[in-house]
Amino acid sequence: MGRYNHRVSEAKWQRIWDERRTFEVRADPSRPKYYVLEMFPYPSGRIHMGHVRNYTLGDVIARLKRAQGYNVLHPMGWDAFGLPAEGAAIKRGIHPKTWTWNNIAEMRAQIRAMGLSIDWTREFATCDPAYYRHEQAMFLAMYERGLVYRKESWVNWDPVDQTVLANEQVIDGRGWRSGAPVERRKLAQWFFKITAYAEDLLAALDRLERWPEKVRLMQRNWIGRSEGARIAFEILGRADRLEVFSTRPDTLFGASFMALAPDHPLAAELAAQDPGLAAFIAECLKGGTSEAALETVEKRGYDTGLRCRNPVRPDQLLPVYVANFVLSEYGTGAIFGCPAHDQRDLEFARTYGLPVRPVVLPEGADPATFAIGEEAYTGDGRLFNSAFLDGLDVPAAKKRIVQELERLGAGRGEVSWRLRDWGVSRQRYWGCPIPMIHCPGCGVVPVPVEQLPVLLPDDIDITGVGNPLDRHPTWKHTSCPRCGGPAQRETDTFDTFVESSWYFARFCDPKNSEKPFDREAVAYWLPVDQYIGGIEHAVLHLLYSRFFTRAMRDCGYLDLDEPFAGLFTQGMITHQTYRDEQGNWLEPGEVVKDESGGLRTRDGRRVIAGRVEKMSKSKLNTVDPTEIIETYGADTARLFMLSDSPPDRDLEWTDAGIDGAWRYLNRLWRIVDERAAALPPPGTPVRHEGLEGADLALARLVHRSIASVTDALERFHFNKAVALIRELTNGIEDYRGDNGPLLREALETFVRLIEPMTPHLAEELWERLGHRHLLADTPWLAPDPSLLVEDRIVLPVQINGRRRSEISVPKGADAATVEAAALADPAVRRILEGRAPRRVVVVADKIVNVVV
RNA sequence: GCCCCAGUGGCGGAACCGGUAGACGCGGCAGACUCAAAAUCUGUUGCCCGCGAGGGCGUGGGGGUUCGAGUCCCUCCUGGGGCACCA
Repeated sequence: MGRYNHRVSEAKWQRIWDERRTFEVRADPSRPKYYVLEMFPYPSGRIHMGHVRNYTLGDVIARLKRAQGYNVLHPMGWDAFGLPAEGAAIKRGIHPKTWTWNNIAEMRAQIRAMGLSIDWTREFATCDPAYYRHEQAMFLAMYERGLVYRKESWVNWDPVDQTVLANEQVIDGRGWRSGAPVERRKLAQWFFKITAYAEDLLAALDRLERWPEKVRLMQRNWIGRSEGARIAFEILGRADRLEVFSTRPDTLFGASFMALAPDHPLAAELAAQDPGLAAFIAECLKGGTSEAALETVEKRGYDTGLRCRNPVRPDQLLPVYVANFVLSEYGTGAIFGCPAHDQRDLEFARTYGLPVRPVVLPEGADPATFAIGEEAYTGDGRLFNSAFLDGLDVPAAKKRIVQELERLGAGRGEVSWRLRDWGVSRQRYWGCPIPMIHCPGCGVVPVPVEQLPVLLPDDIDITGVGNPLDRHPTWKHTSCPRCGGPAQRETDTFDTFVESSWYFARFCDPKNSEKPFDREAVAYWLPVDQYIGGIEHAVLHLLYSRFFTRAMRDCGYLDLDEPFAGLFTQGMITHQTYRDEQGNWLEPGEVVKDESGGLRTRDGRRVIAGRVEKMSKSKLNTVDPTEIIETYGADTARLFMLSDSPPDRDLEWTDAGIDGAWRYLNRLWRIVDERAAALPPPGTPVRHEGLEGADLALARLVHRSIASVTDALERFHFNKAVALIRELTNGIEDYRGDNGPLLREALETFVRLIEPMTPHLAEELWERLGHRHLLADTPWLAPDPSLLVEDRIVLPVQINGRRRSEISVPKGADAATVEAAALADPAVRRILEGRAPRRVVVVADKIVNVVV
């Protein structure tokens, strides 16, 4: 008798798994593979509970699949470039490289303490030139193939720090460091042509059956395919025409104005002559640029004085406005406004007194009286007030108007996408250098492949002002590979989403110095069978990876379309927040309950319990996983992560919860400890034939548990799997029989079933049950089918849909037998009081419903 | 503004295809052990009425489909997520 010592046991089994290289894998085409991947971490220096949840979920799947006989690849690495390293350099003067590698060392130790079944020999960090050199080579290959180009695009510019800001560095329109009002600037930047794959990225979503519908929908919306027409309007007094895109060309007869985005080229041209317009445009550019900001802002416009001619109503002249709600990067950056059938256009028209002419008549409405009030009509109907379109329904009218526009040479059908090309230039130091050279004579010249990698310089001065690589005294000066003359390196680095767009492939062949990865290794391991991470990556990271995989395919690196066959998105970890009366956040550790049940700080101040929110440092409601693992052990933390809450929902961290998990582990230990000595030796045959009473009940429970726990694990119902194992252990504790082999089978079953969740304790118990080989090397269990079938079942009996009684009948009994048994049931007879049922519904092996 | 998701006991949640609502756990209550406490164990626990047998109500609100609705449909309310340089 003794207590389970997690400190000793966890260190012991981690050492043994290491020494025996239990989780190291090699490609083996003779065996089925399974690739489990959690989204790799950014090395911030400390793991947080979100990581613990993420890796626990992945490890359960990895260990289950391994036990089921798969050759499991389960790697770990570091998404090591990024802004925080530069932040640390600015704030504390630490070199980003030193900071990053130190953080990696610390986080590796913290992650290792979780006891994950990871092949650590495959570890790499993306800031290592051994990694990013291949990225540079792939970028050049994609450039060759025309998948990379350069164009001007808008950035947030901090005029004091002379630097580009990320959206998160812009706080209330001001730079996070300088506090200066942020300006919008155009800068030449590098782009990946993700739009070249828009159609395929959209269509292929339908085939990603093991992705959450929610994520697929978000990607569909992001890609945003819409069918419509491009229409060219004659501008009075000018030679050029104004092109617009519309998804509702059928409403062209209802047009009453034109509107340009504030940064439309025509707007800029007119503003040069019109100070009022210039001021209006400047005002518009101050506001946010997100769709949400644009669509909630009050609709305002500026009449440019220009007039356009409606191509299908040549007598109608439309005023041309510059308007704050028109998106410059969608469609052509200009629209025609039809107030009757678009809410934004309607609000605009009401503000500026423009006509509202309905052209779509809802079913049943009277054309003589139909009018638009506060709400635009966007539904179906028949066209009217529209000459040759009159009487057509909306889809037919769309087709017809496009034909007419084509005939007039004024437009054509067009598919427009919300998806824009991926801008990857970042004006920062701690990223992968973009391998390009700017030559005054030859223009942009790629760095020759044999000169790769373009290394980041170590001697760097990071002040937060300007672009560090650009300010470096010598680094950017080089010679042109084409003409040999003096030239300059590109001083921008890649968006860190580039590194994370192919790391899953690198894990298949992480040491390759010749090329990013070997084709065969990737052909064996990819796609990732189960990818696990946060919903926050639902669009960008996952879409970029899908694009990159296609681009790598087209550049001949691999033969694959989709990188992630299965995706699971986990919920957040939340925790109670506390504030004092002044509104300052308090750490939970400071808060105590006083006699009256109220909350006080340790020094007696009143405390207000806030909402349960996502763990975050700013709200002081984080819990440090390393401390939890120290106190309770990794298995307890893992079990808590899996219990109670379904993994795709938010999980509230509570002291009671972690305590409950800890107590359960100790109970498991006692269950085995109290019974181990009396058991027959390992391998003693167990007989399932002729069992009765408590023995039969236990055997049935054991085998039902094997089936149900396996099913729950495979379907990511980990909270249910834990509950089912608890039922099994409850049954084992209640067992009073003396069938030693059966009891051994029961104990071994629960130990085997719980191993993916609490591997250290499971190994310890397995050893205690007399086994010499590792549980981690022991196959998964299959239930004995003879113990899964019941010969009699209990059927609920309903009267008028309410359960009133239950009857026991043979499994598969026919309707007549069940009906007779139900009507003979004393409780049923009593309630019927001699009345004859009007109808009896029998659903075989499910239910009886007596209708009176 | 647009798109999407969720809402079940005091709490976390379970209920797979429309078929016994509340598995499993936390908490509570009562008891055992103990000088006492902790730990552990046993019983009990959706709400209301009733001594009891038993009955009524109950899955955010309202309506509908069905022999039967937490589950399907309509509508409303509340909370959450996404809408292009954090990772």
